[in-house]
Amino acid sequence: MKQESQPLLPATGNAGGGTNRNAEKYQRILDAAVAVFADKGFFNSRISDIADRANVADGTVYLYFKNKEEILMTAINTAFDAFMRHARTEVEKLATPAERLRRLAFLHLDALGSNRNLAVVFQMELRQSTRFLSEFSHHHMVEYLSLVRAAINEGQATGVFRRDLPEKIAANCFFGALDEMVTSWVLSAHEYRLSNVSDSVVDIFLNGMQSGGNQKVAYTGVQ
Amino acid sequence: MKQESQPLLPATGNAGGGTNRNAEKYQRILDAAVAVFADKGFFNSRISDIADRANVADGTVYLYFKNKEEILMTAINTAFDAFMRHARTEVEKLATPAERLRRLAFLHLDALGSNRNLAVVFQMELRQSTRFLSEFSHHHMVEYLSLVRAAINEGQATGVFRRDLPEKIAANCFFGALDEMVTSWVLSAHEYRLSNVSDSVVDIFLNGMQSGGNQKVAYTGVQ
DNA sequence: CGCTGCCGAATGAATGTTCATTCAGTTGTA
DNA sequence: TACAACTGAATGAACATTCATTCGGCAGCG
Repeated sequence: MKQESQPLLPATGNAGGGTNRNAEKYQRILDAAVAVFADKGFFNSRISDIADRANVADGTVYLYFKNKEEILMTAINTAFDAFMRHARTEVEKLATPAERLRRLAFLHLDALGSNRNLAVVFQMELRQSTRFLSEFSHHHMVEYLSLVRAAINEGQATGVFRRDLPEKIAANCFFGALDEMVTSWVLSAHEYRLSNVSDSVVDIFLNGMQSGGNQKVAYTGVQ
Repeated sequence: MKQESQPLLPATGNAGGGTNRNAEKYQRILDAAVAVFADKGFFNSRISDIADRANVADGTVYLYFKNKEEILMTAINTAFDAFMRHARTEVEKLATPAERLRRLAFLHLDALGSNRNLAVVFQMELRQSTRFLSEFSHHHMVEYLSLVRAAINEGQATGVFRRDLPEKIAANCFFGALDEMVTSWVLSAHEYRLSNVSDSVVDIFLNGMQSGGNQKVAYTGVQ
């Protein structure tokens, strides 16, 4: 019996069903599900796997969730909402676009880097079948990207960022680079702190790889 | 009945079974499978969907492929091998690391940009469950990334690229940015030529977003 | 306090469905 | 006729979901 629980999945209080149930059990099932999904993939996960891992009977799962898909949805939504709330608050505190991007990068990598199971689910399971989940996760995506785009936009407006590149493309590059760091970390056998690579990524994004340019922009080593 | 076939999936000649069969039918099944996988996702695709789309009987599929997973594997392997062969040849022709990266980026986006179904399969289906496919697709990944890393490495060795950033991280950023452009394109409702954004991505990667640096490195507008 | 009866959360065996896969039979060809 | 390719209905396994039953706890009562 391993420790399943980790941050990022705050108990929402009561279950989805209707009646109020045991909040601890609800959370236990959710955590177990994330662990099982991370391990075997959504479609290869059995409700009985989840129930076993949560130490409840199969039927009990249905007292808390409508079905398998709802469990995944709930896990993703809960985690994502918590992240976005946090990210917004943090970003508002900062004055310059560069600082904001730096902070976002750190928060992104730190959030997923602190919960490998959740990271696996986000990196792997979230991007299945074009229709179902992706329509849905696309909303999240857009919401997050708009934070990035806002920062880039502001930087372009004030002239600290180049204006000759489409903000959307730049934002996608930024996100894509971070996302790939997570994937790489998830698939890696090595143990390293994911958030440690955040500065390198931001650095490349802001300054590029080419020598002789405006290397080494001073940055306030946020957290 | 839509046009299924596109480039990138050269007929390997004969089927997996053993006896030699109709190569055209083999290809038809493969293309149909990619289309169905792209549409509904691997796990939601039925063999009968594939058979229907290929205009063959369910059983016929098994004359050409061992099972559903083998179809996916074959599609991915075939496409990937063709891409890698092409990419290697092209990259060898070029002298500087920057040119090589630029070319790789173009080829990457062009290959997936010319076959949306295949792109969907690569972006969505390929990254499922940590175990099965990803172990396998990780090999491909590494193979491709090593091309990128070689270019970056050389650039660092000759001093045209910064040496203060880990080559592996830089390569991941490069790949991640491109990868995200594909995902974004796949999910986008708009019709645009994916390979057109290749220059912007490479530009950010080489020169960064920050103003006042070494903007606008001349590049030979390859293809 | 001890007993009874009730409540509803929890259980897990039973159900029904959904396919992947097979194979007996058909078609087409040499 | 012999053989290969093909067909698609039949098979059976795998699972999601249901629901009749269990059982721990507690309110009410004597």
